[in-house]
Amino acid sequence: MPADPAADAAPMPTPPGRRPRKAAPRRQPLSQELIVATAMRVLDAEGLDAVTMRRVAQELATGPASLYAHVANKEELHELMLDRAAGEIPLPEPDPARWQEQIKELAFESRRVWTSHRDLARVSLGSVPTGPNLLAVVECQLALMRAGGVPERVAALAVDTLGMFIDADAVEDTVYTAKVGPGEDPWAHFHRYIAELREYLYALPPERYPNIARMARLLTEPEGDERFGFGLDILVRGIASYVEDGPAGRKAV
Amino acid sequence: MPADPAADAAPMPTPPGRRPRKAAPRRQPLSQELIVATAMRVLDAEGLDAVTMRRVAQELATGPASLYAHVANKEELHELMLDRAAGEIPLPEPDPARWQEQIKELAFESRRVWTSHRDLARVSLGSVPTGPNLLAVVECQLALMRAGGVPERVAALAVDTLGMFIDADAVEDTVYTAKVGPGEDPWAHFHRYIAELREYLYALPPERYPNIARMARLLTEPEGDERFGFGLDILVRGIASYVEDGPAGRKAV
DNA sequence: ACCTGAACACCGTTCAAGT
DNA sequence: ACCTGAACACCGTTCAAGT
Repeated sequence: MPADPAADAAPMPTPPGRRPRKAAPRRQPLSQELIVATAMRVLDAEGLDAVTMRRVAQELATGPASLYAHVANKEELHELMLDRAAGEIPLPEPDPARWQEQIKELAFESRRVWTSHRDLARVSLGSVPTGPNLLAVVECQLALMRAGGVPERVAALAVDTLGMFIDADAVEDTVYTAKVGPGEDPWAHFHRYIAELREYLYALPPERYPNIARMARLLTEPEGDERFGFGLDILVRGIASYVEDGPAGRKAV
Repeated sequence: MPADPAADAAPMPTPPGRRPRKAAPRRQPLSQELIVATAMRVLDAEGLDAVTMRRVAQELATGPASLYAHVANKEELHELMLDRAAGEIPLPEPDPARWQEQIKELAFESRRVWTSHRDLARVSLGSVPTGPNLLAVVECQLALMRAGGVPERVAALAVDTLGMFIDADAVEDTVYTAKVGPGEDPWAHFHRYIAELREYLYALPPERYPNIARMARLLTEPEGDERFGFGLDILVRGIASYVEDGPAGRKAV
């Protein structure tokens, strides 16, 4: 065994000039900012279910009751986390000639950010965007579609549909990777599960489920990116079909 | 106060010929069937969060440990409930000339069944359909699209996208109606919330969110049916655009 | 004003013990 | 085989009390 002086050593007093790692790490007072940042650390390490009031409080070396001075309840904490993540989504300047590509790029970026924070997307599905960063994403989607000549009524509905699609896809992708320990690869479980599922579909009685049995491979094959791109393509095609002859004109696909 | 002999009376022994209401209601032994049926009763009365192992056990006048002989865990119980609900979705015989309408009708029926069981749709979003009734719905979707000449590859991807859309819309619709008591109207809370949301969007700084501020009414106006119909229309249009010239031919919109 | 300990009313799941 | 009581290790939230 290699000598690793840091591993499994008996607890040591804090050397002068260094700060202790976990206990009493708080010169700075409790704040919403600090609470949300800590909650994000727990999320990224262990998934959304681990982000409980008690767990976050423990990470801050205090009791759960202390959090309620800065956050209304667990639901608000989760929504604050979502809005903080939304701040990581890069927003393009609208280019009317490329509005369809820009909508798709924005959707891919949103999905990338959601899936990079474990199963955080679960929060998004059940909540209307009201935080500043989430509203900025919505504002950007609206601006892109308006620049492309999509009627206001259609754009308003399309924001909803696009958001549902992005969130639902991210949930689908991450729900099976959510509950693995901090050490393991979250995607390994996912692939094992897909393989088992395919076996199950193959074993189904073909007289009762002829199409499923025949298409078992196709139904379990496509990895996330392809499925997402396909659905997105359909949605943007559909939205574009409502474009009126207006300022920006149509765009050839 | 009107005389109501049933209310607030002291506990009475069970009259002869009648069965007691809650206590010891079990001549029939515990079974998965009975457990799922009981769980559905709790769901419809109080929402998915109320469907805990302990609550269902209590309803059956036993301890939570007793359920584990018939159901692996809470997750499996929830999925069994979902599959039972899926059995309420009426499945059409494929009529190749009407495949687009039939896909839309099936989607509307699925949504109707999901939303009729409180926030049960939340279970669907995070789980692949494996129960017999859910598989029958998927099989039907595939048969409809194949009858319409949709290529297998597209049909396989479209099942996923359609399912995500239906589930996500049902979740969006029901998440705010989930946690109201058994006596109250679940939709009253929803409408109050929408009104508050609109006020909030109107009050947003217009220089930072010009499109949202201008479209606040449009963004909060459409009730569920319209939004769902719009998204569905876009999706089916997109799917139909992949139809190859085949047995069933194309269909005029 | 901010923070806290302790308590209340819950959870899912396991396990040895019963019938 | 089926069921159970009791226990373990957790939850969110409230509230009176402290500083």
